[in-house]
Amino acid sequence: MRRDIFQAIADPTRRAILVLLAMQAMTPNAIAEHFDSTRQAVSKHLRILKECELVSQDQQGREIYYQLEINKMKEIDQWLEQFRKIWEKRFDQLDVVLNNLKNNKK
Amino acid sequence: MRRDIFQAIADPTRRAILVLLAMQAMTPNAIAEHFDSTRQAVSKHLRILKECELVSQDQQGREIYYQLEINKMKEIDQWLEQFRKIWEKRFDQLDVVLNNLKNNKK
DNA sequence: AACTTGCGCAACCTTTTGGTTTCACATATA
DNA sequence: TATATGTGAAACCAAAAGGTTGCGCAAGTT
Repeated sequence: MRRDIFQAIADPTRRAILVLLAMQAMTPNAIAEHFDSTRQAVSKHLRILKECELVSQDQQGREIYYQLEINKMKEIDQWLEQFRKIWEKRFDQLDVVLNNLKNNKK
Repeated sequence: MRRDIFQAIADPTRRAILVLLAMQAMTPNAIAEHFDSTRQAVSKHLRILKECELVSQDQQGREIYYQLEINKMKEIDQWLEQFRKIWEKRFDQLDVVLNNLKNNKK
């Protein structure tokens, strides 16, 4: 069973859940109200998100509040870093080109 | 057939291909040499990456060079933006706490 | 013209995914 | 205590994913 962050955010419903939880901690029932699928299906998604530590639980009585583990989201950001370097570099190169054009006008 | 960027980067092989192509454009055969699976399997991955425009083709004779479409990678970055706001905010709040601690020492 | 090379595609197969229904089990509430 | 509510887990199912093998075809090479 592959269970990493990238596989977790591959599913659009799970991404939507993460966005919801970014606003505030919520119970499975409350989350499920935002989707067409059953609470059990949402529960499955939550388990996957929990397993890769993108969310955590906070039991209050018989309710369980799920909250976003924002720090884990940074791991995606970290993976992107290697590509960000490239697009920033390309932007710098574009900058050089634009500067040359400007200087040639003088 | 779901075909979006997030589903594309869910597979570890495809992520590795993207990293490879970040260095330089490569042919399917050259890419396949870096993995255990067959060229055809790599070819399938490339088709998926191409379909969601994360890579593009450049035919040179009978060889096809695949290159990274770095701009498309930015879409992941854009999705992360909404979460980045949160972790930056939390960092600011931590900053406030630390400042208060420092001021109380005076 | 024959052969080699680089490639994509189709058929096929096994495993994974994402959903549902059903159930068990706590925790409130009457 | 009986009942309602919030939840996770198991069993099951259809669809999708990811791999392989076996083609066909165009582009070079002999």
